[in-house]
Amino acid sequence: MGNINIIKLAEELNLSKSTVSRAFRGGSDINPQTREKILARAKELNFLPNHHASNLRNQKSKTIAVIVPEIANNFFSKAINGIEKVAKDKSYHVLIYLTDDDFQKEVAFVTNLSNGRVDGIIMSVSGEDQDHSYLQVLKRKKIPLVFFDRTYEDVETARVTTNDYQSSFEATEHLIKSGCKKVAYLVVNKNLSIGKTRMQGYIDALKKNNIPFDDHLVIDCSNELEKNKVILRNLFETLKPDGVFASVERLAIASYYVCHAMNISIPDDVKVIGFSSLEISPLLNPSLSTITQPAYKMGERAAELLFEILEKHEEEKEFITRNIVLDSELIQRQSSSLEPVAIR
Amino acid sequence: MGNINIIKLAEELNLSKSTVSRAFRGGSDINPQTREKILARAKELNFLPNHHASNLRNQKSKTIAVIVPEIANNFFSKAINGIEKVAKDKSYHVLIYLTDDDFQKEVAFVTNLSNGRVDGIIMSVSGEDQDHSYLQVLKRKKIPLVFFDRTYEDVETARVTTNDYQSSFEATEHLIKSGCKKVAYLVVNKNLSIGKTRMQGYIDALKKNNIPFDDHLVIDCSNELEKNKVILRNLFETLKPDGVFASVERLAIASYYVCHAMNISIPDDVKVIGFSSLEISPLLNPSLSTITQPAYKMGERAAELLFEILEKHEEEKEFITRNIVLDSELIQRQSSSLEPVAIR
DNA sequence: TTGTAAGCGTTATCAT
DNA sequence: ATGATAACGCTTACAA
Repeated sequence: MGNINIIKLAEELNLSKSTVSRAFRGGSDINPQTREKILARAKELNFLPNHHASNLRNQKSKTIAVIVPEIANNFFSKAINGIEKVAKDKSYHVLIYLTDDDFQKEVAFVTNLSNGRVDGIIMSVSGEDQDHSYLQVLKRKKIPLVFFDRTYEDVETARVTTNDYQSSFEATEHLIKSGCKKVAYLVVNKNLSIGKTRMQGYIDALKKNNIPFDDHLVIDCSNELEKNKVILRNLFETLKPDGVFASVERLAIASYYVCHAMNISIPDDVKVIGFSSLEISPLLNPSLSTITQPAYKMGERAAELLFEILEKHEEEKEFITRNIVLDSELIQRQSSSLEPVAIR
Repeated sequence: MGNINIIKLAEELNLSKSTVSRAFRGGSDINPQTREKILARAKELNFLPNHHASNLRNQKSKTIAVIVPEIANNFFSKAINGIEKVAKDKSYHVLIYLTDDDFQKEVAFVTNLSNGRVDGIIMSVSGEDQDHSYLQVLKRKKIPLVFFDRTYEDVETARVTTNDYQSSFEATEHLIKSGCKKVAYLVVNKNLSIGKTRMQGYIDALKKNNIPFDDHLVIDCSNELEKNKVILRNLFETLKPDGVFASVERLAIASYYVCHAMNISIPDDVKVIGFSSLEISPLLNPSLSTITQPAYKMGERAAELLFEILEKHEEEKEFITRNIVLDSELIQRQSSSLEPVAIR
């Protein structure tokens, strides 16, 4: 099936395959004219050195993996955008894996990636309360790992996060200053470090403002909109909070749906604020107050950090466990406003 | 650096490397007990056969590439979600490439992928009015290509699209029936097949309803929000349309921003409808009427189609140029409503 | 059922 | 500046 390769190209040009190989490696030990001739003919034939052969020979893949819980989500898609940008600049390739928040899939992906397929991994994790020792393989195989946003605290590795505690504290305090006395905290998984950190900010802000912390106001939600609607409807019917702090975007959205359906006015009856990377928060009815993480930037920094590690020599790699912390932005809009809603 | 491989594992177990290899290939020609022993020891050592070596030997990569203009966009991130799902089920890996709507990058990616790195490509294209012959390489190298959503009409290959003409026709007619006499059509690139098809639906709907088509009402926009704001502000100041049909989501959003800023009431002063995959269209102020493409489904179908081709024998591959057309959904909400806006 | 050996396409080392 | 050759780690006829 006449597939071209370096050998055939060499024969055709009456050269040795080493010379042809050199032409592609950009090395200096080749006559520029020979080089041109080879490259010209290669272009005609649409020939490029086989990727797997090079990688096998070189023991590296010029590929990184990104493992995230989901992608149809503004935060993660923007972060991936940032990662891809950096990878593209470095001529690296990016593999995407979605865990669907299933720890088993996370383990399966990582395990599968330890066979030389990738040079490094960027991950936002899924199973806080699980056994994380499966990540040891990566250390043994010298495959660097960078966590972003959702991390395992018991794993020593590089990471890029945001100032979640501080943001949550400020967001909660903002609700209180806007008049809320009974703020519910909505969370998807209390046990994920990110849920814990954000919750602590919430708790401490209450404390500082002399509002007793009430366990019942911490609402454990799901990833499914319909389930969340049921949960939140129940919340608004029984506990009647006057403020809602959504620790992830989808819970702010769910709150909106439920309030609209129940004829509860935001912000007159209940004020809402949430972590969110939604660009159109200003266009919601009412516009949504958000804590916005620098999603693109986080992806970018995570990728830069990974490449920094990859460019080190083998021996130093394991010493890099830097934690880059970026600032989120608290943006106050109508949903948490003290003033009555001004339409438009 | 004591890296394990099939040979060392074989030596350790006093077997030949072929036997060890067989244990991993699931083939039947191996004693189940030997097999177990090998797999057990491999697991202990976290050993998996080297990916590049296998691929080199097998001449395939178990990897597909997805090339899209952008990812921080509901349509594409959902489509990728669908693709990844199918790939995961097939134990395939997914590479992501973002062209940023730059034809040169598209060419570079495809060209680079023709060296055996991937078994197939799924793409949503960027450069309608360019020379598409660069895609010929794929045909020669027998790398199947599936277009989705944005396609090149002059390229013979499999594709997954939606009934754009029909949807656009209906959307435009819906605006007319809601009382619009002067409907602007917002487009990012008139020359992309998708823009042309959608525009034709718009034009024909006007014609059928005896509204003369006015070229000035076809507004060429950009991908950047700020530029679009300027363009649309000018539109609303000068031509004062009473209806706006946004051929892509970001233009509907931009219209909202401008109308809010200019104190133009949607839908009282101007009605808006747009192609959009935004899940929270119902929560916008006012809720946005949309033509919603089955983004996830499109990704899923595109991937299924690609695998169908991959599973064929070499000879048949090129004959598959099927075009799968899925239906979009027209969802009428307040932004195009005849009734005065009911708050909530 | 297991072993032997050739070959997948490249690159780096060592000669020339 | 170019060529010969030995890996890289795996799979699959073919042989035993």
